[in-house]
Amino acid sequence: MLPGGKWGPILKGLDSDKDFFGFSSSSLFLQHTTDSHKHKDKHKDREHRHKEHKKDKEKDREKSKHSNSEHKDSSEKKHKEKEKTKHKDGSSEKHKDKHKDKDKEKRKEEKSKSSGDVKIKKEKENGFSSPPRIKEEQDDDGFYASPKEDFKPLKRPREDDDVEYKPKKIKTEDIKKSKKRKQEEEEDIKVKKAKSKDKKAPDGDNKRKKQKKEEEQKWKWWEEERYPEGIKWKFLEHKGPVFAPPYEPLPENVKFYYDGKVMKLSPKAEEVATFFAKMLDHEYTTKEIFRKNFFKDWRKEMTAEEKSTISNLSKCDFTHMSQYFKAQGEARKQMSKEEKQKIKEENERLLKEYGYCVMDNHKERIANFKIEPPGLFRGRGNHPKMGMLKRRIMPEDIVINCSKDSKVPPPPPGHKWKEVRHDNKVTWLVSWTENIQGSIKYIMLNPSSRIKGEKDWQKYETARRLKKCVDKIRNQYREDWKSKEMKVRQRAVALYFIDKLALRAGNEKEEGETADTVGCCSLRVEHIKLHPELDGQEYVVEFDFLGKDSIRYYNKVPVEKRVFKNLQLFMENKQPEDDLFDRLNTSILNKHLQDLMEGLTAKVFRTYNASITLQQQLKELTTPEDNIPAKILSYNRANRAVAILCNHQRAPPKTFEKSMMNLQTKIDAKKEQLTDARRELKSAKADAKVRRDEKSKKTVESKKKAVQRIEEQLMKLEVQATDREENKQIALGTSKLNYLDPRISVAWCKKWGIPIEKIYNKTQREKFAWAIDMAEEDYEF
DNA sequence: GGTTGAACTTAGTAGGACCCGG
DNA sequence: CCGGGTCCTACTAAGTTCAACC
Repeated sequence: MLPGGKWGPILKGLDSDKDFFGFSSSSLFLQHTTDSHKHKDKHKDREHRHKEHKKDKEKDREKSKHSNSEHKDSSEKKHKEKEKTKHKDGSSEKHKDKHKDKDKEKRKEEKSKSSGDVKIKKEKENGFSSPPRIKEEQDDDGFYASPKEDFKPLKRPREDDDVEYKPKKIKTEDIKKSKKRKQEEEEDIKVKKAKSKDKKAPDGDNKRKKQKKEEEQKWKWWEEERYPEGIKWKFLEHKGPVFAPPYEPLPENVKFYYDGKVMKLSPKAEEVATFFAKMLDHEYTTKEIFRKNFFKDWRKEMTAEEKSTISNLSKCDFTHMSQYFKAQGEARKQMSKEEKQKIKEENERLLKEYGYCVMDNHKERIANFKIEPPGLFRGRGNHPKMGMLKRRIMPEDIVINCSKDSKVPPPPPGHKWKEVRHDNKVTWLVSWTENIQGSIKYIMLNPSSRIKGEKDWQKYETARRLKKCVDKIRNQYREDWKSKEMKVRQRAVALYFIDKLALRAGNEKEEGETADTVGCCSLRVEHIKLHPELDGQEYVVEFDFLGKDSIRYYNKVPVEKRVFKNLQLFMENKQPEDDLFDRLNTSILNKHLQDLMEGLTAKVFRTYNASITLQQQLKELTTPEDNIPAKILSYNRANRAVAILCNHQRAPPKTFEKSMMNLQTKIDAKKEQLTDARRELKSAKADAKVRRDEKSKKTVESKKKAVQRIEEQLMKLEVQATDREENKQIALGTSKLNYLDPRISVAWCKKWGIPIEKIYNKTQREKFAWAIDMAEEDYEF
């Protein structure tokens, strides 16, 4: 039991009288998010009122930027002004310089690294041996994905080699497979067979390859010893990234008009123009910031003449271009099966060639082997940089990471990599610096890979360790509410929110660089309202802010009196745009958490509370007598409780209303059918009573069965309707993928005889293979 | 303690793949 | 077999964390 016993549905069932969010449990699934979405737009208007606000220290540092402190109505203007000043003072140059510096640093760092620690040995280490020799394969240049390119078969299929790499250890483990394991394999084979059916029938050679591949996929890395801290791999070889296809100029007959007159654009300017044209009917292109950013970046790509002519975006007419792209899209849809098949095959070829790497004797799937193509940046929410040109990434921007004794992927002909490094302290294969935020982007492995899976597993283990000491921590922070030190009090209240409401940590963000969103530590006074009494409840805090991805968090939460009083204290003498926790940031908070438990950080609470809620809810909601669909509904509801807790939202599907109506029609029809069937049963019964012969008895039986069948069908439909309605704007996927210990779900499936496929699709099963393999029905989070 | 950058996880969405009833 | 709808995947933005440096 928990101290205070006021932990809401995180720890209570749905039937508890007073739930977490302050409304009756029956409405738990709907209300929270429905409300949020309703107000989303309104909120967006408000969102930037305090955009320009910064902490005092920051103000001092950047006074020039903050000469204005007006709110709402002038925020647009402010943006413009800021952009102007930025450009005047040559911010783009600064930007470049910044990058240069970064590059230098990187190189420096790399030097020190490579001189010191990274020694890749060929001898056996940790049960692995590096491949003695790298196989020779013909490379096509791979600079871009061209469908025209000839298909060059690999000299030797990779699978063959991979099997050779396989350490003996694994083979022996394969022999002592459990029954369950075998079942799973059969599953896998089934799936594969089904798949290969729609494609070409595999020839004998292919089949053999497939089998070997399967063996490879069965690799149970979770039964092997882990690497020592910090070392991520011993051997890494890959083929480098796939670049975006080069720009293909528009046909002559597709015109661009400026000020009513046809104008032929230079290829560079034209390319950027097409990015805009493709988005023409998106509302983005009507937004002032978007247009301004776009136009500024577009002009940079123009020739001198173009620049002098094109001075006003409003005089640009992209409609012809836009029509052309729409027509092309149509044409693509109308393509024949053969053509579509061809494209599909080409994609598969690309995947086969570039989509995998070899890491420590195993072939592993890469998550994103394609370089992000150029385009216009689309930030989420009210992003100050929306519309900026995301430039094309060239080989010269690319850093390759692989082992020293691997075959380094060759750059496209006529090009060079920016750098090749051999850093086995990191997991990425390829990286480049993106030009919008100046941040680094990476190519990394798929979630099904050892390196990701291990980390994922570890994450849940940390959360389980938190379970053991969470009571202690909760007691601790309740004590801290009374502390004499302001900092400690703020820390304790913030932690309470993070724990109770599963808020994110909330790092500070550089203002003007991103949308104005907050998390716990960055909450501002304006984001909460205190109600000493609301709707019959005492000490209610009303939260209203935009979180990650500009998703609105709206919630009214009754809190303990001490918390309430503390909040009042924190808000004293502050402006709405001041930080609520002015003595706190994520680094202070996490340092404290680290002292409470090794490896504890703010986000562990989210994982912990999500997983424990799922487990709890599954226990509460699963009815043993229920059939499978009903049990799955229960699962979804448990999942939904977590999604609500974590505020995982989605836009209601565009077709929602319609499909809901369709479903209702079906239900109504089914109901009628049921009435009819019942009537028929009744008359059959009456008939049987009179006649008392075999035939009429049989009729009764069959009618009974019919009624039963229809009842079941109706049930199913109704379950479906409920499920869908409750799910309207809640996204289950995020929590399922990132917060819920998969072993809880696996155990639940085993306990109730639910096929795992009903809960996890193929990709998810691959990601959670470790959990599916190891969790038994008695698993406790 | 603050700042910054690198690395890695978490997030929603667009659009194509797929599926199912008529 | 077709059209409407759902599901899934790819994509990439937006967070968190940690370590280095000051």
